Amino acid sequence: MADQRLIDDLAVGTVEVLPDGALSAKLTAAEREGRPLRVKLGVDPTAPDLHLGHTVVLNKLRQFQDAGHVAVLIIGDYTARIGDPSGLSKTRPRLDPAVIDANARTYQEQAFHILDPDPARLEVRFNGEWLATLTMEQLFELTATTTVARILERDDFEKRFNAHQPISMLEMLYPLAQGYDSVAVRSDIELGGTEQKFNLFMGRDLQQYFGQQPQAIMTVGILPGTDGVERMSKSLRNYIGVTEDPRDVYGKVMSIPDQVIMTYFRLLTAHHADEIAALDAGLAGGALNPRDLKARLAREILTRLRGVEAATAAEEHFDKVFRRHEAADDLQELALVPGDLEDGRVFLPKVMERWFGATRSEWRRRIEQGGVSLDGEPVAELAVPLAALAGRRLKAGKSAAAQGLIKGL
RNA sequence: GGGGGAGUGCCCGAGUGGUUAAAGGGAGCGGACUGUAAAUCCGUUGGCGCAGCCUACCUAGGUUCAAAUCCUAGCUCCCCCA
Repeated sequence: MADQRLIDDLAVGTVEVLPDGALSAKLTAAEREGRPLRVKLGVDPTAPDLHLGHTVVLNKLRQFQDAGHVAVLIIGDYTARIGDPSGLSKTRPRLDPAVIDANARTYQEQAFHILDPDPARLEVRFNGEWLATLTMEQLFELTATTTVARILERDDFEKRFNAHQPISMLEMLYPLAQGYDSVAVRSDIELGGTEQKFNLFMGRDLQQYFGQQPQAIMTVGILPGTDGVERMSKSLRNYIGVTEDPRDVYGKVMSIPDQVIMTYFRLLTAHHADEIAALDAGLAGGALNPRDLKARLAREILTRLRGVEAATAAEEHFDKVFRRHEAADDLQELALVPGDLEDGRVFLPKVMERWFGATRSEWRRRIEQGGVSLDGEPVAELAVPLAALAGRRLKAGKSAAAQGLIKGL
């Protein structure tokens, strides 16, 4: 019999585990047969930069690895050429093969921050391996297993259909292609976001058609972005990137609204189900300070992503700069060059553009709005005497990124 | 194959010849507040050493004293019928 505690832990952060009791049955079967489960995750190499939202499902996969099972990571180099229509209101642009290839590599590098790369626990496959060689005849067979009505049941297709928006034939093949992946790798369980549910079920159908035991499916929750409302996404600019500077990761986690703290714990950390429940109760009952809990969250996320040292350093930096409002101890040096000096003054917008990017107009605005300070005193004029700059700490806005120690000539 | 509609700033979206760097909303940025936030309030959001100048409403031409608004061609997208 499968360990109930493990089942509970694996269920944390999931939205659905289907069919009922399937997870337990799969674990029990694996134990009986003395083999690890093959847990599939398919990813399309469309987003070269991973953010925490992408890592939710990777964390879940890692949990299976830690429990002794095999993660089968499928890089959808071929399906990316179709463009997954899931959750989108319009057709996704198809990608160039060269771009897909580059993205796939970047994806793997970043995914290994979270997955255990041990070959005994991880199998990486490209689905072009079996999709590229399908014959027309095989494609006919595949398409004959389902119906147009069935495909149109999909929520996003249905919406688009009803709204008279286009749905290409190609897109309709997507669920079949992804489902066939499950057949090709003989998966026991497939993970995915909730928007993947339809595709995941298609895997079950096809496996049954090809005489295999159908996979169990697990959908994980959607991670809200730093705004706490919308799902994390790059285009909404509410994301926390996996490869971002640890200080920024820490700061961004600290900036999430309190009400999503526990969601982050469930989706991004690897606590036992009972521990999560205890934290939740502590927070709700007021026994735990939200700020401190958030700090713990940030630390744990960073530790997993970058290791303990990076996490500790980021936390120290944050406390120093934002809690105690002190200068960071390794301020970047901001160098002035002879040409910056005119009549003994330095025109700040110009040099700040050089130091931090953005445009001179942007810096002009920020200075005029009191958003730029020298040793904590707001700068009142655009052209500042050299004597008032050299050796001072310049800081722009609340971000720690735009600050530094000005070095004189 | 036939008919119709649309392309405006980061996004959505108003604007049908002049007072439009372009209403309104979203989002961002700066400030106040704070727990680091959120919420709220105020300000701000094309570029430029800026009380001024330059570039801008898909692209290229044209009409006009004056064009996001009119004309021509092109590009892209969408809908309907078959």
